[in-house]
This record gives sequence, structure tokens and C-alpha cells, in this order.
Amino acid sequence: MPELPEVETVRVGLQRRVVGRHLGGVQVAHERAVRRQAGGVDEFLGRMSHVSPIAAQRRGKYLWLELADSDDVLVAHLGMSGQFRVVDNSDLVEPDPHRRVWWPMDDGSALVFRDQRTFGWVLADERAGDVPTAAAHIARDPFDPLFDAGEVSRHIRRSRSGIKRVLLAQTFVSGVGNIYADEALWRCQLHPEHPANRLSSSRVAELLEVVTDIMRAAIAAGGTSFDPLYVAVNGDSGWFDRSLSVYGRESEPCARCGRPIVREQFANRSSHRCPKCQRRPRVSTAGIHR
DNA sequence: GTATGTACCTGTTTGC
DNA sequence: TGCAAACAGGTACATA
Repeated sequence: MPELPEVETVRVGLQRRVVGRHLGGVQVAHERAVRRQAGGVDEFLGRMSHVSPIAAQRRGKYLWLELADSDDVLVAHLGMSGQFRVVDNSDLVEPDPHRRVWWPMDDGSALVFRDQRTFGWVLADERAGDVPTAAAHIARDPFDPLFDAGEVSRHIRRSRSGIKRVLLAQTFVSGVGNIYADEALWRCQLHPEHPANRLSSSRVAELLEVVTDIMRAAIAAGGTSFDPLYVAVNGDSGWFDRSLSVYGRESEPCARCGRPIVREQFANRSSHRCPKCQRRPRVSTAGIHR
């Protein structure tokens, strides 16, 4: 699933392979891919045909291309299964059921937005300060130069929600998804439902450092597997299998204590944790403050 | 304003 | 073998 490290890999690929090119007339094969466009497909076609990207940017899991001589930006979210790929123009004659939107480019290649589960989208948007309007509500991610860990920690500690829900909300810190949230909580020996406002500032600071370290390592892994012919999210990245400690490891022994990892329902998805290392907190009026 | 639950979606896996 | 149900999960929106 594309979380921040996978999106960053895509951004780097777009910067290398698409920025500096001219994109011709855009084609939309699936209206759902542009569902966030208020004016529908026609508006998207009108604003995103014949554009020239000058930079690829990212905040959290949101991507956008800045365009030459235009106030418009091309914003994208990969959702669960979105991909950007650069393919040869001749490949477009081959049927592809997951090809949603594509542009021919001036070097004989084409930029293709593919998406199997159709949770992803693209949007012709405008800027709202540093970021497009569509990403204005998203918090800075830990790799943003203006990310303020102290302020984020204070914000987190004002929430009564469970710490995993806070990590996934994208309004405290962005870029963290289910996989990296589970990994970071395991490393910090925190239960996913530990109330955020019952954590000490040092524990929150530690959690932010750990989740940043995990994503930094994942970015490095994504970079090494990058194929110059594509700008793609590779959902089968070997990095996951090698490095994940709890996600997808139900019933396997915890690397720290040996107790079998458990998988539990969490807000319509799964949480993986060690039942010994990550015990459910006992709530008392005195607070917990592990 | 904050917290929580649910719909959206489709390929794959699992169970019968 | 074939069908149906469960599952994966990020975000927007509805509801409390």
C-alpha cells in the first residue's frame, strides 16, 4: 500500500522522468479517477491538457506537479493501489483495464495513472499557500523542513483518541499508514488504543522519531529498487518482507519476546501487535504516562 | 470542535 | 470446480 515512502519514490520518479517534458492531450478512461473535480471530466480535460510540469512535490501521501505558465497544479492521491508509470507510447495500444488517465509526452513516451481499486484520484487544482487546496488540511510530514516535532507532540497529547488512530488521522502528522503505524507502535511497545493524552511528551517524541526512522529506511529501500523505465509503486517490494516486525506476521513469534503476534480488528482494518510487549493500558484517574 | 463509524471499490483469498 | 463471502485499507463524509 502506498504510504509516504512509496509516494516519495513515485515523486522522485516523476521528477526524473516527467518534469521538463510537455504533456499533450489528456485521456480519461474512468470518470471515478477524476471524481474530485467539481466540473467533472470536461473541466479536468480542459485544465490538464497540454501542460508542462516544472516540479514534483509531496506532502504526506499527496503528490502534485507544478506547471509552467499556470496557476493550476496537477494533484494526485494514490489511494490503495494507484501508480504513475512512464511507458512507451506504443504500449497504449495494449488493453489495460486499470489504466485510468494518461498523457502522451513529447519524447515518445506517455505518463499513465493506473489504479486497480479506484481509491486513487487526480485533480486539476490551484495552490493555497505552500500546498494545493486539496492538501491544505493535511499536516506536515516528518521530512518537511518546517515540521515542528515539539508542536506536533503537544497537538497529539491533546487528543483523547487512541494513539494509532491519531497516527493515521493525517491531521497531526501526515504520511503514516496502517503498516508503518503498526511497526512504530511495536518498536515503542505501545498498544494501538493507548490514549494519546495519557502519553508523556518523551514517549510521543520517541514515537515520532521511530516512525520517521522506519519511513526513512523504507524510502532508501524504494530508491534502490527504482526502475528507470517506470515511475511506479511496487506493492511487492521485498523491503516489507525483510524488515517488518509485526505487520502481516500474525501467529509468528515476536522478535523481542517470542510471544505470537496477534491481529485484531481496528476501525474497519487490522492491527498487528505483540500481546506481551504491547499491553492494553489500564486507565485510571491518575493517568498512565508510560 | 472533537471523536467515531461507515461507504467507497475491486482483485485476491478463503471457505463451503 | 464454482460460487459467495471475507478481506485489504486511505479518505471523505455523516453522525453523535
